Amino acid sequence: MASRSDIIEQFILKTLAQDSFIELSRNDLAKFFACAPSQINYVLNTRFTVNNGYVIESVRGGAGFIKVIKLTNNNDNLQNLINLCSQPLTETDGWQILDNLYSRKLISVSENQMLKRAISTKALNNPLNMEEMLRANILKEIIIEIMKRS
Amino acid sequence: MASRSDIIEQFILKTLAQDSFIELSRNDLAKFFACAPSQINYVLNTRFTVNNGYVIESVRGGAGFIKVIKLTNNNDNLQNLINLCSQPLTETDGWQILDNLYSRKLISVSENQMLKRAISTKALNNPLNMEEMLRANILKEIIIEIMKRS
DNA sequence: AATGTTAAAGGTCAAAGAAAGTCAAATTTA
DNA sequence: TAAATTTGACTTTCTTTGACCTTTAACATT
Repeated sequence: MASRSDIIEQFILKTLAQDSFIELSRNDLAKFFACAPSQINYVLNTRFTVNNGYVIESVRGGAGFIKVIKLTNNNDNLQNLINLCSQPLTETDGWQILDNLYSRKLISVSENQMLKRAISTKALNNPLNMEEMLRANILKEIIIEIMKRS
Repeated sequence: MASRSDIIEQFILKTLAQDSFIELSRNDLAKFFACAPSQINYVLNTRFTVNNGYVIESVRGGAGFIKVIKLTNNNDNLQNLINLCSQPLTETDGWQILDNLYSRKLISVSENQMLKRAISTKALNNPLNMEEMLRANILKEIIIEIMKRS
């Protein structure tokens, strides 16, 4: 049950697996996946963000293209991620950063899942400034994740 | 006499008997049982709770679904810890729970360290109810912990 | 060679569509 | 009558589509 956007994402990830960047033709990709060209933008904007560890560059006009660049540990480092964390982050932002850490093999699958729960809206959504209740909620989510392990 | 909710519960339990999780379409299930879609939520909320050993995850929009996950690692000890987390916990309380999980080999040393930072007073101490800033702070602590790794 | 024109890219944004979530009123059951 | 169930109106999130906008290389004209 994957949406077309999911499939396009997988395609790009697979193509990108080998190299640190790829150049694609938006129109060709759209034709290949039988979708509107703007859906390619949608996929890039929602799944290949800086938080996720990617940068998009593009050139318009004849012979134009879209370049998807993977931010690796070489041209980027954890300090950048730390800096991202100096501003408010939505749940999606936070989860993307965790996915980013996972794709760099800095955290494991289960750590990723656990930490996603730890910073989920569910864990943090509290009426007032109740540090201790927040802590309890976060721990609860972490334990639930542990209980999912077989 | 079994209510329709009971029957839906049985259906899910039966489907779940084989695997540790299932993904279902709320709309399809509702059609199948000739009920309002929200009744599916009712069944899940009343019968597939954490205390009963289940977690629900879901995705909205096109290609959306509801995932029912069996908590395979479900025992009295963990349920007790979960229950402890229904009340406010000091930093010391929280760290003790993490140490507890570590002593039972449920989390690794580095996970323990990372999570202690995640729920530290430093990470959670914030003036107002700012979910996103809290999330950023927690992530920052987690990344700092990762940066300590050699 | 410089300049104007055009077709071929890609970009933006908002509306429509496709799920699932929430909540409270109405109803049924024990 | 109190609790459990059922229903449906309204909301939120994610995806898909299409109309309209901007940029640029290639080509034509002078």
